[in-house]
Amino acid sequence: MNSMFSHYNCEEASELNAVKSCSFYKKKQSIFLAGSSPRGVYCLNEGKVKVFSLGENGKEHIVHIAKEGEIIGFRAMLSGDPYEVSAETLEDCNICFIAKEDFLNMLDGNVKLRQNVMQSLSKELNIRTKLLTNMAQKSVRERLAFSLIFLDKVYQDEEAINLSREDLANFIGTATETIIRLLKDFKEEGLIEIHTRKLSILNHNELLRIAGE
Amino acid sequence: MNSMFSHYNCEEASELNAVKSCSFYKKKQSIFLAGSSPRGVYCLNEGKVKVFSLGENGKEHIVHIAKEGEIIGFRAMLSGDPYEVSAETLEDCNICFIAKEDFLNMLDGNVKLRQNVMQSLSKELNIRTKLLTNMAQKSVRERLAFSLIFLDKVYQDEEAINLSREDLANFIGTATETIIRLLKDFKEEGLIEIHTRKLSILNHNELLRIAGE
DNA sequence: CGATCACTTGATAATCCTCAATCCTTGTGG
DNA sequence: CCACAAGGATTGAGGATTATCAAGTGATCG
Repeated sequence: MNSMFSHYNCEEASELNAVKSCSFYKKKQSIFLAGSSPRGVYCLNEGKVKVFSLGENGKEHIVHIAKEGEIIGFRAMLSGDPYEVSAETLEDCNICFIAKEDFLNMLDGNVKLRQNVMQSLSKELNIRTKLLTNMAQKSVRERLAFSLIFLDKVYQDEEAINLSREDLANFIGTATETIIRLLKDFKEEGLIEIHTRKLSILNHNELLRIAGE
Repeated sequence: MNSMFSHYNCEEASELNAVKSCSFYKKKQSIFLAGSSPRGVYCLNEGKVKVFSLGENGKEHIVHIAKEGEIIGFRAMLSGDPYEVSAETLEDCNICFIAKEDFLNMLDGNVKLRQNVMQSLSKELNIRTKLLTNMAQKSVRERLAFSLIFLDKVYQDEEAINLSREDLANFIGTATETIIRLLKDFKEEGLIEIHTRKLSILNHNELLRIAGE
């Protein structure tokens, strides 16, 4: 079901099944809020979720967009601190919950899972660092190109990237109007296609070049 | 010696002593380079170290400034990937090296160390996320105020923050000239004191307010 | 004590934000 | 099924912030 559990054999899988509890979430439903204490982790089976923090002006900054198969919120659970970020569904979702105790028990008894968790943390740290450097050095236009390529992977199973302009702006770290203008530029340059909310990439290589990768 | 090993008892400490090898580094000496493969981790006993990545234009972005007691480079070692960042001393340093094999062995046999490593990763991820949101939403002036407070903690054992204007700019993600102008503003507002390279904070609270914390 | 490097200042231009007005889409209730 | 309301998307104007370039000045180190 999930990359982190993908090595599981039958016995382990049934152990996992015993402790997880799945439920449906509607679009725009909150999963957890920054400041609250983690009681476990969430496995995203279906749908997309945004993970974001709020600047002191109340402006949202989207730190991550999670897709099917990802585990959400285990960073805070491991450190024992309250959540620093909030999570909310972007569409209807199917999400499993695993209680902290159960997850830590599994972690204790399973070397491979432990390695996966550490690798996962390492990988996230890596991506976050990359994004930080991007944010520090690149223009909004470059960041948009980069983000479109990134989002294209997230939405690869769908027909197109499906995000509100505001969410896109909050992901890239700019104003909604700026995003709209730049998307228009990209469209006129023949790089992307726009159908209201839905964006598709026409010229991947050129976007890569603009992103400066 | 180090926060990550601070729980060590006598026996563990001697095990640690057996595998570590210490050496001196001169100012501006490279510790490791992005792209190379990690062969172990580095414990910073004395001095400061900058960890940075390079944008495709070759411009440096300082991701972290490490001080005495920190461990450097274990992210890449755990994930097994090549370094994504480079590390270089900012002043004369005393640094211990622990080979990958030895570190992983210790990790295997020591629950507490494992928890510390995970906590450490979690904490770094947290800080990196915070910085990312700052970078996305705050002006250079706000980021400078934030960074001065951050650096004040890093340099708390010294008389003052001691960084080149360029390093400061590369940490904050802006141009050197911008930093110089803003530092001048802060000085005129009575918030900081400047003695060529050395910066000290005079009005901590006002800087906090400007940083928007 | 000269040369190199860091720092500073000014002028100019590009980028991006904010505000305000308008248009379009979508969902809802009649 | 239609009309209307509400929220999202778009456009334009204007201004603030920040980058870039060029030309100094000052500090440091062999």
